[in-house]
Amino acid sequence: MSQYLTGQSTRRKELEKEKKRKTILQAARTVFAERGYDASTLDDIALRAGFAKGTIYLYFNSKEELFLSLMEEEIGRFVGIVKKVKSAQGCPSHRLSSLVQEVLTHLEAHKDFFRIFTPEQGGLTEKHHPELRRRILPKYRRVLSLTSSLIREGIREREIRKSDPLTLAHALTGLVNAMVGRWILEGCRGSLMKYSKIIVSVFFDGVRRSSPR
Amino acid sequence: MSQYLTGQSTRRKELEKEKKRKTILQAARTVFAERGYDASTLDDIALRAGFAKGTIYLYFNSKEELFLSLMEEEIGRFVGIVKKVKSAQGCPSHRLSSLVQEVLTHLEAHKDFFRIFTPEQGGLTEKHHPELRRRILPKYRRVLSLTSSLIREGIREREIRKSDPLTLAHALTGLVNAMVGRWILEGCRGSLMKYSKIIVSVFFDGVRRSSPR
Amino acid sequence: MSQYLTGQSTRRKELEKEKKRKTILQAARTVFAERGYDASTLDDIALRAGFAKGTIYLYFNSKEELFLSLMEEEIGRFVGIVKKVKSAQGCPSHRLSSLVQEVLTHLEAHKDFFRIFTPEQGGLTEKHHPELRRRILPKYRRVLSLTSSLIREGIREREIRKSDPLTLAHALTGLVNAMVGRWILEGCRGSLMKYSKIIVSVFFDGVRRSSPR
Amino acid sequence: MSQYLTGQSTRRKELEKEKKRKTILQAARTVFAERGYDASTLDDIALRAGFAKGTIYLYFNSKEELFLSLMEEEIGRFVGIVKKVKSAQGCPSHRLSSLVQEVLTHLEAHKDFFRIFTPEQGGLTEKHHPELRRRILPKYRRVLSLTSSLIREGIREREIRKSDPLTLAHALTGLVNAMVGRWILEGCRGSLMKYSKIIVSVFFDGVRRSSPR
DNA sequence: CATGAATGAGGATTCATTCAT
DNA sequence: GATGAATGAATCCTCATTCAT
Repeated sequence: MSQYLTGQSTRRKELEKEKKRKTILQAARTVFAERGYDASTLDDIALRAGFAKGTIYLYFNSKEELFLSLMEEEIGRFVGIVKKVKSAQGCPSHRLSSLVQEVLTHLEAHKDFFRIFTPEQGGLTEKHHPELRRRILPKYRRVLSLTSSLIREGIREREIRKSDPLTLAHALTGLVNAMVGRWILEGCRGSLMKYSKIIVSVFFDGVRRSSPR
Repeated sequence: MSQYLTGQSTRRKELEKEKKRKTILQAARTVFAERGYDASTLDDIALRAGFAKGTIYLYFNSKEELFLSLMEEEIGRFVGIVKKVKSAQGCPSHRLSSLVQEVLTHLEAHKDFFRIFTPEQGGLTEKHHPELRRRILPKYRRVLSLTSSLIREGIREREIRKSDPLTLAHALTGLVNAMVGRWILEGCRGSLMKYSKIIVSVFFDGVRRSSPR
Repeated sequence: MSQYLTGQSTRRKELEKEKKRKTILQAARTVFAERGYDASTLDDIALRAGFAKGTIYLYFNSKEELFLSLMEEEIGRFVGIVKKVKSAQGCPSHRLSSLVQEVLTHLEAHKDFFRIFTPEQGGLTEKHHPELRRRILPKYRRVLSLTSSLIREGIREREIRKSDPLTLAHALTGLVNAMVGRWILEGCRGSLMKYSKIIVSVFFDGVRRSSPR
Repeated sequence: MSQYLTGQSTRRKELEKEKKRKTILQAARTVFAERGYDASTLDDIALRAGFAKGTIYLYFNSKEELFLSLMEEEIGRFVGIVKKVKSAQGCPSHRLSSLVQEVLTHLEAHKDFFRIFTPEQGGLTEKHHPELRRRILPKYRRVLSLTSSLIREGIREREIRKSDPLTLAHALTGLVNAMVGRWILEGCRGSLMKYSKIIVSVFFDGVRRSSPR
């Protein structure tokens, strides 16, 4: 048992452990998305993950922690997307269009998770799950904050009219969510991407018929 | 004694009963809004209504029926608002502005209920509550459908550019929801009405800075 | 308001009351027979009787009392039948045959009640309804006791072999119950009376093939 | 470690599980027998079995399933008895006598269960427990059917007079039940076996006094 | 580490009984 | 007397969490 070997095996074990954690998170994602937080059971999750119920507790302290880890990961992906787009090349409005497309691409691939993306939609209420909300909201706000700073760039570069950037970030998010909601409501027919154009055009130019000249 | 009196007392009883039904519905509204469907208990509702648990069952057959009645009533109010605005005077875009204001006014007064207004937000999933969803979705669609027909008027009268009216109805709804969501997220500071202008202006004209002359 | 008139109206009221009592008992009979003691609800009984639930308590102190009154009445009919047959003319074995026929006639007309005729069949157990059992069993025994005294006559008159009359009464009752049970099990096809002959012949002569000479 | 050991431990676990299942069934038998189906609670059963309430559900899906499993097992014992006796040596009437004795022996050892042996006695009604009845009746019929085929043998061998065998099977069963019922009614004094002779003699030869020579 | 049996608090629902009208 | 609304104890079943193996 040289230190070297021990080190290696420790390393392998850690990787192994990380892999199992991911397996459980993936199972949890599916189940939570299907049933919402309260209606999801650890039995369901364990079954889908292919582990025993007790095993989940080796990786997560409670149902709440599991959900929280999941939300952190999920929202983290959005943070990643916004950050990537923000640091890309091009003018702010172009990058905002890219953001819409990237987000739609992501949501299409993870549509099950959409319904629990926001704290509200996850069915988490202030009264019943205050702790969960307290820990998720900041992450959620971070996405909006990053988006708003991209909008702020647009304002600075005179592509977007002067207005509270955070408010506009909420507006853009609202348009995206509305389209995704509609797409799901109508059975996910076609690609979600088809809504990209209308989102961007309504956001930038509104719905008013441009007066004929 | 006399038929007259009997009639009166029957009448009074019915009113009494209707009043109690309303009391229960109001309690249910608060509790469901606070905790979502699954996490709400009939104990909570009964306690808040000031009745014994069993009493609820004299007015509603089950938790599901109670929730459904509530949703019917709530969504019915939105239907009422849209219908009223639709039949009002004025050009379509003006009436759409009014719609936004009316809806904001309503939501400000019923903010607790906002989070369970849509089936998604109510935490009702296809897997876990298919029946509830099946019965609520049509009502929800009705609101969007009515809104879209107002938008269609705007298109016909060349105030709104040619585009799928239902899609635009979803877009407008998304903007409203986003602003209400933000307002709640930030602690309901100030009047919700302050968002009316930004919703309408983004919806009609977008966020693009009008090119300087 | 002469005393006379008062007396008359008191009398009428009593008759009225007795009639309502009967109505309730009849409804109870049907419901108890259909569902057994525990599964029968006062709601069911009230509904069938056409009275309000509370009204039942004006005539019977409790569900238990109601059931007890019913059983008393029902078993009383059997007592009546046995007494009538006992005091009829004819030799004991002939009267026992008549008893079988009378009982079958009665059960055919009251087949719903058969399944709760005996304390066992009514689902009343020593542990769960000791009081009910304590009060019903003596009445039930009375029927058997009366039957056994008819059998005793038969023994005295040398029509029936010397044997414990009560045991033979149980045996006869067992044969009758078995045939009624079979009749019900097979859907009450045909008249119950068709089993009269086999009951009597097995009871008196057994099933052995008489050795040919 | 080794497959062998794993196999062994799996085996042991299964045995363990089977044993606990039996424990629960035994507790259920006692409780159901004491109180009937409806009045028995899972709390009672769990308490008597020495498990927590929830544990019962690891072994049986519902109260209904538990009761059904119990009835299957119990009626299965009767089927076993009849089959064993049927295939024994000796003439049919001798085997029928043995059957009576075996059944009495069994019932004496399981007297608690007697009162819920038949669907009627279990307090299961068509209206209130149609599903339970539907699943138990066939098993109950099987016992009678097997008995009747033994009687048919007796007829074929001219020991029993020509008569519908199923009817005679019901008759024999009725005699047995009557005697057991009496024994229980009188407090289970003495051995149930003492009734064996009278059952057999009434069944074969009836109660008529053989004419003096 | 992994398991899954066991736990028991908690929730929807029913129903005998009471009581104000 | 008659009513039926109200009560709340009781019951079946679920599920997050623990722990012995």
